[in-house]
Amino acid sequence: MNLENTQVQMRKGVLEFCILSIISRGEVYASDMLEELTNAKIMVVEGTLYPLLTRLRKAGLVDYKWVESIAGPPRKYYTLTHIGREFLSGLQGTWNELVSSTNRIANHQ
Amino acid sequence: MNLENTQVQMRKGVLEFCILSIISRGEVYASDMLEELTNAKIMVVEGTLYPLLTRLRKAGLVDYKWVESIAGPPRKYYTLTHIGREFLSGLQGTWNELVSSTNRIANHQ
DNA sequence: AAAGTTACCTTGTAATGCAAAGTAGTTGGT
DNA sequence: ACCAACTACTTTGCATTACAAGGTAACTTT
Repeated sequence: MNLENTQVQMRKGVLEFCILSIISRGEVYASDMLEELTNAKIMVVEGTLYPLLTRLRKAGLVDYKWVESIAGPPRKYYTLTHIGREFLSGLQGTWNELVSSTNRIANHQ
Repeated sequence: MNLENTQVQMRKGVLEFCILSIISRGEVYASDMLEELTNAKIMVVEGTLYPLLTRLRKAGLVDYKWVESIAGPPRKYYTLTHIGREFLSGLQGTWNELVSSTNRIANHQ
C-alpha cells in the first residue's frame, strides 16, 4: 500500500464525472479527453478510457458519431444524451457533497 | 449505471483518507468510525470497513489494542503509526490536488 | 510497399466494495 | 441458570473495474 496506489484509487471515483463534464462542453473524441485529463493531472490511459466510454454509451448517457479525420483514421465524436445531461447534473451535486463531507472530516480540529 | 452506484464509486477513493483522518484524532474503534462517516454522509458498511482496517494494519499504517468494554464485547482501538501519519500527510496533498483538478475540469466554462 | 502514426478495441489480472452469513463476548429478562 | 438480544469483529463469494499489454485497422510518409 503505497501513496501512488492510493492516488490512483482516489481518482477512480471521479473519472466518470470528469469525462461527462468534458463531453458536455462539446463534441470530443477519446484523444481529446486523454489530453485534457492529463493536463489536469488526472491520469488516465486508453485501457481505462475506452471501456468506460463503452459503459457510458451502453447506459445511454453518451452517444457518438464517426467522423472522417483530415489526417489519420476516422474518430468517434461523443456527445451527451438528454439522460447524460441529467445524470451529470446529479453527479455535480454528489461531487460537491463529497468534497464538503470529506473536508469536514479531514479538517475537524 | 444509476446515480447511486456512481455515488458509491466516488466515495470509494476517499475512504482510506477519511478513515486515517478519523484515527489521527485519537483512539477509536470501528463503530466510532462508522458513526462519524455516516454522520458526514459518507456511507460505509461493516463489510467494507473491517477489511480496509485490516489492510491498513498490514501496511503498517495503523495499530490497535484490545480494550475491554464497560458493556459488551472487547473492542479494537486503533491508532496511527508513524508511517501512517506520514502517509496521511501525503494523502492530504493528493486530495487537495484532486479537488482542484476536478473542479478545474467541471467548471471550465 | 514498408514503416510510422493515429485511433479504437480486447483480454487477462488484480484490487476491492459489498451483501450476507458467521463467531464470540456481554447483558438482561424470566 | 438459561436464552434471546445486542454489540463487535470476521469471513466468504460475487461483481465491478482500472490497467498493462497486445491487437486491429485506416491513413500518411518515405
